[in-house]
Amino acid sequence: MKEVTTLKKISEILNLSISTISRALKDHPEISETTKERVRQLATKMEYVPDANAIQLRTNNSKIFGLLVPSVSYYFYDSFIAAVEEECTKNGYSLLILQSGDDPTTEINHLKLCRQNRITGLFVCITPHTKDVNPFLKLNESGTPVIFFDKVPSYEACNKVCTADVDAARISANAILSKKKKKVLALFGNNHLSITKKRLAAFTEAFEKSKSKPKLVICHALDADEARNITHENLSLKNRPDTIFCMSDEILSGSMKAIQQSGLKVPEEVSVIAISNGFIPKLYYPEVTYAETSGYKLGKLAFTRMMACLSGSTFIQMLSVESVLVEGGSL
Amino acid sequence: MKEVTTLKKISEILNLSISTISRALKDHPEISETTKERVRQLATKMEYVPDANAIQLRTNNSKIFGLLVPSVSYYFYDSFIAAVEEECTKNGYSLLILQSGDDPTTEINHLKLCRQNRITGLFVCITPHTKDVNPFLKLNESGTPVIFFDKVPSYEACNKVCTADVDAARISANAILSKKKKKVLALFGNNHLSITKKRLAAFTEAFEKSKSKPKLVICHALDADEARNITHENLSLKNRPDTIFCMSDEILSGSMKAIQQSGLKVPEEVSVIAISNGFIPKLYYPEVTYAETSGYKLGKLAFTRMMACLSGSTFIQMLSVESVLVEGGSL
DNA sequence: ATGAAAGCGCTAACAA
DNA sequence: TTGTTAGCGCTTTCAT
Repeated sequence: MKEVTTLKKISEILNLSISTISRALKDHPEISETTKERVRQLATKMEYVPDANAIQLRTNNSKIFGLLVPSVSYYFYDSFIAAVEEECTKNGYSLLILQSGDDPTTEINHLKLCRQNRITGLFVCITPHTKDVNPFLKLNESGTPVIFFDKVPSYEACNKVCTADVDAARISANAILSKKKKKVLALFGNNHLSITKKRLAAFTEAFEKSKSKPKLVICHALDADEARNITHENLSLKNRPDTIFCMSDEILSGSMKAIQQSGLKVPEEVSVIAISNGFIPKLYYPEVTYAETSGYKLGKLAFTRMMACLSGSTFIQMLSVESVLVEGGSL
Repeated sequence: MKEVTTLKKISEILNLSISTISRALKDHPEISETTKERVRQLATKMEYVPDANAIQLRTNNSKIFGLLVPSVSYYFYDSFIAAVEEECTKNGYSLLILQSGDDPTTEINHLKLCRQNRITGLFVCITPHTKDVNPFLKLNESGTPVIFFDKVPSYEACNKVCTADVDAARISANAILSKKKKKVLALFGNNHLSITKKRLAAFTEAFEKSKSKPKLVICHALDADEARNITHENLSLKNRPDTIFCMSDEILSGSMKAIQQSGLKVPEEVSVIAISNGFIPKLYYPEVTYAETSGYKLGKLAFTRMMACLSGSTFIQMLSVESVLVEGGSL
């Protein structure tokens, strides 16, 4: 059934040794031009494709990266993946993509799968419930670079690339402060996550530093529905907020539903600003103003870091892509 | 640097042959329980992980599927991918994900990459510009099942799984017709794509069959912005449409912007209905009513078909997931 | 119950 | 310029 062309088959037809075929195909200088040509022609005709498994086995060089995310279909990761995949293709690598589903057991199984496939390096966004990052650190120490991205462990000595949480939160806060708002509803996510803590701290700090002090109401929502409910309640108050800040796309999507439901005019009656990857904010009219945390850019950065590690850079560091304010018209 | 545990290393330490180790680890009946236990213990301690490449080389069974899409970060594909990846994990397979970027050259390169990796089977959504599907058909004939999904070639004798385009369009049309609307603006995509043709044909056919005949305005938009402009123009007319149909998520996202801009009340002043994967419609208030074409369900179906092919089912067919109407409140 | 040996497809050092 | 050989890690047939 499955008949594939191998060097051996070509060599038998051409009455040459396997190594000659191998060399001819890699344009080795010691092979005569005539032989090369004959080999190339037949190889093309027989649709020869080298066996990546055999090459890996022989050379111990796999040309495959692993990528472990909670889910591929989630606001941010898809653009991260797109960026990494682009770079992989550009650099002759393949990508083994695995979803943890936010389950630490699956995560560890997937890690094993990566090891089985003898991947060259691993990009990983750990789940919020991952307690033990040692298996990842071990892999890194044993010579397979591990780049943590987005949700990274607090452990110092590892490669981390993150969105500029502090920057993005500060930019958002300052954008609000510059507009002389009276009352701000700030919606944050799960308070156990470091990303929430960082954004919250930077956001409140900016408010405290400022001279003008709008009233600030801080709430936490675990998902879009909760964000929607909280927004709905607040917009129903007699002194409703004139500005809503959402720390993530998920929260923004919930909050926007409540805003649309309220019938209030954006930005005349209520302003909106978010931290986002950019896709969700552009779905509304007016487009939502946001501090960008680009998954795509982060993916490019992660790849660059990976290549540096492979070239021997052992300098371990925390890198981040800077955030910029993208004006939409909602503030 | 990269030190990995192999059967050989274990065998040397235990003073046993490699084959004994191999057998012990697979719980072969002819190995004594004591030996098995010793081997298992050491293997665990040394973190032995079998080399997938060596196994593939030896057994000619790779346990890797290829997945080729235009882009991972696009409305529909991410959920398809999520479904396929879930099933892969459940069944002990890995997934090699590749993006064509809608470029046929990249597509062909990626196909080669899949062959290099000796994948077990391939899921592929061809680009709109793919003229020659022969390389895929050849792969299929040579024993590696190829499942086309979503954008499938018109060629008959191959495995295809699709969303129920005709169903979804008919369901949408009938939902509109049952509401006694007066004037419908129907927005379709690129008219060169078979998906557009199918949906358009089924949609108009349903209208023609019906007794009540609302005025029907059909437009084509190549992207979200164009959909937005067309919607904007139509809503500015003196006799504006009371209903807008969008054949895809991309078109819906553009159209919704214009609707929000108009300030018209949904569904009181203007109704909306779309064909969608479900994510975008749920971002608005009220949620948009849509005929579901689920990427996730399609992924599950594609995987089932793949497994059937691997079990020897050579019965080649076109499968599709049925569409259902999901009521949002916008109609 | 265990071992020896061949071989999957490929590369590379060494020979000729 | 080309061929021979060994070996990457593993499975499996055939001994013992």
